[in-house]
Amino acid sequence: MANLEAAPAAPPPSLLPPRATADGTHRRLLEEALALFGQWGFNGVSVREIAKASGIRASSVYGHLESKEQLLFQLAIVGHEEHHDALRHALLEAGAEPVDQITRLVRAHVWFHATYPLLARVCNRELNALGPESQERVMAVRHQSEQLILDVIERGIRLGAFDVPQPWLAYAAIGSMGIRVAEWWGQLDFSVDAVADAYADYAVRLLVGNR
Amino acid sequence: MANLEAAPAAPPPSLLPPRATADGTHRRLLEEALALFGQWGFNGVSVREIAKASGIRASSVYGHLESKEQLLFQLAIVGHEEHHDALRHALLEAGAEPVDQITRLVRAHVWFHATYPLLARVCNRELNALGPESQERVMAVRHQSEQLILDVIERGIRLGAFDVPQPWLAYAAIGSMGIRVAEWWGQLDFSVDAVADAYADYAVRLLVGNR
DNA sequence: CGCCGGGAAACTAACGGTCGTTCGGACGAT
DNA sequence: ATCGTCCGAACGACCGTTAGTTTCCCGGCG
Repeated sequence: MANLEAAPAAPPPSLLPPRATADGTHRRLLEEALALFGQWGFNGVSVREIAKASGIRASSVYGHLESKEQLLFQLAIVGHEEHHDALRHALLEAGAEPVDQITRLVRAHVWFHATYPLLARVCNRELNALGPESQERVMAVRHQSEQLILDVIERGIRLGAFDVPQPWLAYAAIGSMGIRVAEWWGQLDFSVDAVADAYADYAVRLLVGNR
Repeated sequence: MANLEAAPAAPPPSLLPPRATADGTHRRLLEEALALFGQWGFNGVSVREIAKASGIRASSVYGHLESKEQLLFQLAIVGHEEHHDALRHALLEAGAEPVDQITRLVRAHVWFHATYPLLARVCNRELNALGPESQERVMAVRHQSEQLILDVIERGIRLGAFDVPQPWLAYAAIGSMGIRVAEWWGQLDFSVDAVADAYADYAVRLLVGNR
């Protein structure tokens, strides 16, 4: 089932999805900040380092942004929205069959974490460096994505297609598999499709059980 | 299969496993550092904050430790060794049956991440704040644990008990489920046994397939 | 064409504060 | 008297951010 058109497009050369509309120096700052935050964490990187990587001085950063935290916030929002959209579009192309729905959801979930691993890492570990209101804005998107997956699982159980006693635990397990892809991606050379196919299969096995 | 003796013991009140032999102020420092690192990350916490939480001044920390990084190193080593021992003992009590082996491994894996979630978090996100040689010492333990699980999966495939084409991907998926428990533990009130049982079941389903 | 004003974007310098760590001395128990 | 522990003070480096200035391009006008 490794088709060529299910995922939005071929892997882009950029660390950021096309959704990030910033251009010029602003874009450059976002990309370099992402690379550095992804490796060293938000608090492990200084504004001066981000600026140097972008070819400007630290003070010039503030002509494009209000603060270092805003840099993280923009990355987190872009990442979460891209992920949420990927899930929504996956569901849109699925039929009414729970197995098909979960297969496409997991494939999209894995696709995101393998295509934008640095962005996914930042989204998953640096959120509590955000102020409370920024954090809530991001978490709102996150909860929507969670609900998308949870709804499919619960409906599948109701229809008798899935057989798990605790839907949320199954959601957590399936979500975890994909999230962690962003941590090891690049160290081994699987293709996105190979991992997406395998994990979608795992998810179905997990939900359907040995019958 | 929620028995009372498979896991090493009842959940301890401490954030650190009994394996951490440090006592007095040293122990206090380790525990407070763990609590702070677990929430804010290594670079998000200052030595002065750790000292204040431990009831001493920053300068007094250096009568017990050589550096802030050593604090992280000791936590990382203790965490990885506790995890590795949990896996080894789980295998020791398992029979030759791959399903039994993977069940006990996953239960131990989940037990660790649910019992010491802060320690697990630090072990999983802060490792690259370590110097190269400290990092290698920790990764050596980590690779042993990985091999423990991978061996069981590969043997299970060879014996025909498991049916997965790429053992490493199955390992990554199963490992991920457990690791992420440390991230959400405490927000919902599952018992350790409930999660361990569910995830062990998921792992078996994932490996055995729908036959 | 040369000249000018304006605005964006970069620069240097510096602010107050915090960082990890060191030093020398004081205290209390052995 | 010695040792382990803690303290206050301080070190140099670096932090995020601001202020003021320079550079440069570009459109309008003589």
